[in-house]
Amino acid sequence: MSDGRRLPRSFYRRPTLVVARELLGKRLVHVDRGRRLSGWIMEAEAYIGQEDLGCHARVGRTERNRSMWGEPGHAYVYFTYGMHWCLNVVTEVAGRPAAVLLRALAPAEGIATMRRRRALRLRSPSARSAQGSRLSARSDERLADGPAKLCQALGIDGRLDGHDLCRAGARLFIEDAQAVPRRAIVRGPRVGLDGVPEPWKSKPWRFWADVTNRVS
DNA sequence: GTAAGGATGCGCT
DNA sequence: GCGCATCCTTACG
Repeated sequence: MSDGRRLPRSFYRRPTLVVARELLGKRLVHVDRGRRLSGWIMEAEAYIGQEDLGCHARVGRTERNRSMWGEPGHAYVYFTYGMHWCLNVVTEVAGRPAAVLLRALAPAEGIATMRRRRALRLRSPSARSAQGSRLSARSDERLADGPAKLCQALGIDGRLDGHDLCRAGARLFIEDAQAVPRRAIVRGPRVGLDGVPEPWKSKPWRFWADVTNRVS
């Protein structure tokens, strides 16, 4: 087993669907003020090239989506809905805009920090204190189960756009971990592309780890 | 437990 | 100006 080894650039320099599927079970790490915040990747979506009308790159190269055109193994972090950051990892080769959106993590390290960060985002003071002081493992599972939530929990924002995940000393990177068994991986259409024309809207380019054995 | 609607600001036409 | 790769709160059962 190779737990703890940082994924090399060659991992990302492959077809985006392969990278998206193989990212499941890997560990995303943000070293924040010297402390590791991390979680296992549970859900990911592929966005593949200018021809993919669900991909930000469909409009051509712009200041916002510039990172997607760069070398694989870099972060593409964008801002949306007036308040949320989302994290992608760039794939394939420089010059071809393709990336994998990380949509959900199972929290691993730094859970107390994640709780605090997420609680600060909540609107009502009563919800804040209730959520912030809750210690249930059940609610901790949900700390990073959305693309904007995982960025909030790990403290990822636009300052990390373009960050090289493969460079020695990187503060944001992905570590190898035991692969999710093929039969436990589910795929389906990507989320939030209601206005996108077919066939792109229905491409089954979303992958997630099936967790039907969850204790209830 | 699910469903509906508001928040919020930047990128792009 | 419009629309967005979203999340949270409230209401209802």
